[in-house]
Amino acid sequence: MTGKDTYHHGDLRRALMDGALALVRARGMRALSLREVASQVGVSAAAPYHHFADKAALVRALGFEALGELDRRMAAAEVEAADDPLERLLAIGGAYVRFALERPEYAAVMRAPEMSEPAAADDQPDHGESWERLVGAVVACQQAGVLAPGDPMPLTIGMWALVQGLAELMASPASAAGVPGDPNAFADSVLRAMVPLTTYACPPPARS
Amino acid sequence: MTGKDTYHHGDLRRALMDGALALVRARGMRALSLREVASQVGVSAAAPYHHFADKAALVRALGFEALGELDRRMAAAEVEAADDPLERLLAIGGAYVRFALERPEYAAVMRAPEMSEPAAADDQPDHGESWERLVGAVVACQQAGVLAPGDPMPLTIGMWALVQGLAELMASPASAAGVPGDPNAFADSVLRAMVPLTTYACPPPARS
DNA sequence: CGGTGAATCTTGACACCGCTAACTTATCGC
DNA sequence: GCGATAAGTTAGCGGTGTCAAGATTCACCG
Repeated sequence: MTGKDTYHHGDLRRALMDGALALVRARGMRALSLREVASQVGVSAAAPYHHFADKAALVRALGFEALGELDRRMAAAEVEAADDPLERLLAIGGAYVRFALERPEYAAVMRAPEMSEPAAADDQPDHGESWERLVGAVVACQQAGVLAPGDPMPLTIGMWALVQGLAELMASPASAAGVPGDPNAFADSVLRAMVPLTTYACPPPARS
Repeated sequence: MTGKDTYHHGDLRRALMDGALALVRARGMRALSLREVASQVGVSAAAPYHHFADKAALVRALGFEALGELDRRMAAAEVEAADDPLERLLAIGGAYVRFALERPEYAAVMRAPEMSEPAAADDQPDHGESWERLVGAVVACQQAGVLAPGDPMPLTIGMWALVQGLAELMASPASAAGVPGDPNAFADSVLRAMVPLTTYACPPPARS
């Protein structure tokens, strides 16, 4: 589906998405312009409309791609983490923050206003599988007695909001001044400080 | 300073800001256009440039206004809360979430990309006094033994990120489906679930 | 192998946008 | 009253999203 419609250019759709990502990374979301992306790719200004309904559709496609990649990284971090529920939850949160810092263009595109508008009939509807993964990790912590029992939803929402807000804070140059040396270690320390550590004892992060 | 420069129109600066807020509230930040605001206020398209250097300056003025109002509400919530450090911290966080839900146009304008760009020589530089207030509330909790001692910065950043992300989550129509009846009660439950409620606390390594 | 149909890209144009320059008008200080 | 100056105007430039219509190229079938 929409994966291999490449005739003249090779793969214009992909090239446009890559060009848009590069532009967002270099000059921010506000400087994203269809015309500039098109001309940089070597194509006329109207060509993108054969692959995307409008500019918002491009942004949405990038946003869903970002969500997919995010979930991939969360899954990898989960299985790589130590065999401990809280450790896995922290690893998932850390993966989010790391992703947002490493690929700010994806982070920007994920929280673009186009992603929160009632025109998401294109691809996946909601936050994708990352959400289910987080819920699972929270429930595992509850079952292990490491997080307070009860409805996992408030905890999960809080966790999601925490990493989302944390990533945004650390990415913004205004607040980046307060972020010391290693962003990974910093994010980990914030996460650990925030999670209710009921029966937990604090081994070293075990990740880099 | 910039307060009462009103000759012809009455108070164009204020009218432009109000018009912009109304437009953002009605059709989102992406639909904010200087020309439309100007025409709706009843002046020509070039008039705003006698009050704002450019569109970004308008957005920044609105953003700083939002930060001011936010701090006002946080202060009110703090003094109204019970005489308990944790209760006050929760009240501050709840005020943030309530503000973002009640005035989404202010919330949108606070997190506009214009606020995170190196051109903030107009008004206040950073997050304003709200930040100091949060730090104070966190430190008070630590001194009362209600939050883990140590560097208050990770905790404060986490708290800020939590309410910021929570407000954004609850405001987005995609996730609003999962938010039950009373948003206030919901936000409070999330906050309470997330904050380390006990004095346990692993002595945090705090930082690297 | 030729030709038809559809997918792809181009040109050209429209309306809108941010922004500037030059001019006109109203207000204030003296 | 009378400059000086702030506040507003019109006209216009370059850029942007988007559409319609024509040209081009590929896929495929007879």
